[in-house]
Amino acid sequence: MATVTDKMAQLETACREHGLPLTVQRRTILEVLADRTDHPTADQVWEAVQERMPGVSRTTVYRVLDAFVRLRLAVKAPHTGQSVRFDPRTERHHHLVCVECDRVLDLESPVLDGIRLPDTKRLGFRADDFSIHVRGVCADCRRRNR
Amino acid sequence: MATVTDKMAQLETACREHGLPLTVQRRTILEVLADRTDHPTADQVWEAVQERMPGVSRTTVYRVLDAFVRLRLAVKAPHTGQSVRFDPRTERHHHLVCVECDRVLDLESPVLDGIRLPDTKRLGFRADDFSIHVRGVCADCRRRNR
DNA sequence: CTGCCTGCAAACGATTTGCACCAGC
DNA sequence: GCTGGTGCAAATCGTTTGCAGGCAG
Repeated sequence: MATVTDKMAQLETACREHGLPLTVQRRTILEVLADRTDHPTADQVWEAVQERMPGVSRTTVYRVLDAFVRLRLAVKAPHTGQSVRFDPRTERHHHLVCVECDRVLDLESPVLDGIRLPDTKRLGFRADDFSIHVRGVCADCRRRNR
Repeated sequence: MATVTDKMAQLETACREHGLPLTVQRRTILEVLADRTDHPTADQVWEAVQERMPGVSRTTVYRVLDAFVRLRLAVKAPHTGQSVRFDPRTERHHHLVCVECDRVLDLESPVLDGIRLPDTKRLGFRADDFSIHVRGVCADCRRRNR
């Protein structure tokens, strides 16, 4: 699993390759995102960024997160709600999604990683990767339900 | 796979059990949704409903779709964008998601349906069901790319 | 210097809410 | 008739865009 340091190195490389400036905002936003495993929305990232660097605008956070996705430093995580969620982990992994509170937890499983997908070429679809989306109820919600 | 007729029967039963009125709007919206396999947004459902029954308000479509989810006549489908998508299929099935146009296609596979999930109890998570989310590029986008 | 980036404010798209009226049972 | 449903307009939430000035290379 990539560390925050690894991620920063990836950012430097990506910016250099694409001739893009390496701004302090991009550094800070990536530090915040790389640190989290809860698949935050752009607004949640913005809130966390405020603590380290007050004054960064929401707009910048939205734009920078979008740039991270294009540069493959992050991906948009599957969710069932109305705000886009970002995930700094670009390797294959899976998700436990709480249907009550919408929390998204990572699920590690080499067995699931190795699943062979059925052929989708007859549908004309080129499959690049996959992830498993497990629906259920998280520990906190189960406790709260009692 | 449930037919439109099956779905209507489910709606009647669900309304009776919960003591809820069976309105023409609910019938119409369910007819429209049950007919589609493209995981439409609420707005897309509203557009289609307009053709059969002009005058139904967006608000009603949003509220009714929400009710369908509570009554388990539909589910919210995993997606990576910013509008909620609805799926009339409540049985286990999987999705092919185009990263270029956001289209969502159903993927049938008894083999995938039978996958044994790893134990998530040690995380305190109660797993109820799962689906596989395949990322890639659909036939139309591949054609368009050339 | 020059181009891309940032912040601000306004626009936009998706969804929810308050309220008065209407329709199933 | 009573209860919950519907439509409308306004409010709210999440996100994007246009523009003027600022900073990295």
